[in-house]
Amino acid sequence: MTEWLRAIARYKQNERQVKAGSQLFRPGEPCREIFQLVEGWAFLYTLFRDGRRQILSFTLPSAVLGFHPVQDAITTYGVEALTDIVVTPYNVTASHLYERHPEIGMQLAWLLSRDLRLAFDHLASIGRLSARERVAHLLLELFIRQRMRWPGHQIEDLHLPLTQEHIGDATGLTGVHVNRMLRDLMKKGIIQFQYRHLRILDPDRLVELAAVDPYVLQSWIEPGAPS
Amino acid sequence: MTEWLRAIARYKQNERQVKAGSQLFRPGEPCREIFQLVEGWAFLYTLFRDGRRQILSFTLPSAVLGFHPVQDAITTYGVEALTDIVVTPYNVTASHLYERHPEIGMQLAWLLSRDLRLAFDHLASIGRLSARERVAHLLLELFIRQRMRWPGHQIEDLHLPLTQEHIGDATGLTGVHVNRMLRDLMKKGIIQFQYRHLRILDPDRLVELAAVDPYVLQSWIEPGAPS
DNA sequence: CGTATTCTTGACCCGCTTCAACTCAAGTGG
DNA sequence: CCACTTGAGTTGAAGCGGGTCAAGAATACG
Repeated sequence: MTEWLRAIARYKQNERQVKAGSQLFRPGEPCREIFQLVEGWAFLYTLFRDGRRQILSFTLPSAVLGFHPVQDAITTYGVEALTDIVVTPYNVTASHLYERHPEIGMQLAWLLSRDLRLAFDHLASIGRLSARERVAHLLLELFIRQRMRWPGHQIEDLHLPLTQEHIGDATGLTGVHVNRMLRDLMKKGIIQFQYRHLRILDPDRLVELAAVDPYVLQSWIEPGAPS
Repeated sequence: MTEWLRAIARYKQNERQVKAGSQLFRPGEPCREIFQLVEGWAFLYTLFRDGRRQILSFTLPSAVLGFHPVQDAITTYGVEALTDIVVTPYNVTASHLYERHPEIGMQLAWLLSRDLRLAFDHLASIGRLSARERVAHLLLELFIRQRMRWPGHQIEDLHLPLTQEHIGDATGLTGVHVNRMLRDLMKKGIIQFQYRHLRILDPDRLVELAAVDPYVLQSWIEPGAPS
């Protein structure tokens, strides 16, 4: 992993900073660069003509953003910074990076297959779960993914830089209804979510309510990067 | 592409056949092999404890199935054959295939990024579109992807081996409601779908109804494999 | 402080689900 | 050749989950 990062570093141009609420790129723009998220939270989204928005995924540091194999392909989604973020842009095709470092192709495949698995979980959640289950599912997923970044460190307390509108756009619900579901989860003593601060009070019941199968849960817990 | 296929061929074990309706693998099973679909239609799905099913994607020949970077990882989804299918299993990690053929990592990344883009489209459709739009979206996607396999050949007539139940499980609807939407699309003279045979009568209105943006449509039309 | 987001809650409404009955086509075995 | 079965498609009636609209409270921000 560190060797790979060093190889990348030789090719990477200067780091770039994007402020919270700004776009790294917008849907429909041509995309020449690939970015790796170094610091902060971002999310991928698509827009429909009438303004409807769907959040596709939330990304944590180490995620690869904007990989499109076809040169100058049009992006079908955008990336917005949730917090102030730092990204490193680099260019795979032009530099022939992978010819000198053949393992990079596999590393990329690794990261993409991880994103794909998360997208599938998200898909199943939106397609077949009730509003309450979807909200529980998303909170649980974000909580576990975030906690994985500090293994051994048992935080059941987490800063989530999301509005209820974000949660709605991610789960296919309205912000109003997300509010009702959150209040319900809080009233039941399962979570606490105030001032963008999430605390899991009753993990077992949350897992139960989120209708996640044990092996799906396991897949979130797997390491975040190849050895 | 052909060179890559030949390289794979050297490592591939014997082809395997799976009958329509049978499982290539089930959710929750450990997965040692990767499959490439050679012939036929299949679909990926997840199950919930209470029997709810969500279809994650439909796969056409050349798709890679079951890529899990972690050795012996548990699959979180299953693959079922829609028609009789032929697959070639091979084992990436054990054979060190990619060390001798470094381009394979990139090819895999290419295929995965394509699957990811499709999953994102699907996600947005389920999360934010109405029942009518979702059904139109799915039919349009399958139609275009299928037609891409015979470039130049203008078929507006296609064998779709799906029940209305399948369409429901893919779009997050019930089979009953899918029926109502299909009847509606037929009554409007936009499509014809009988005896598992789909014909697009009015492509423009279908695109309009499916609420697909032009650049998303473009992304479906891009070639199905790297040069 | 005043202004702009975000959150919160209630009332009403509609799209989709549920349940159920019936049709239709394709087997299957007597 | 025809009863019997089985799975898919079709349609109607009723109920409910989540959307929509709207107004007010709380919090963040300049």
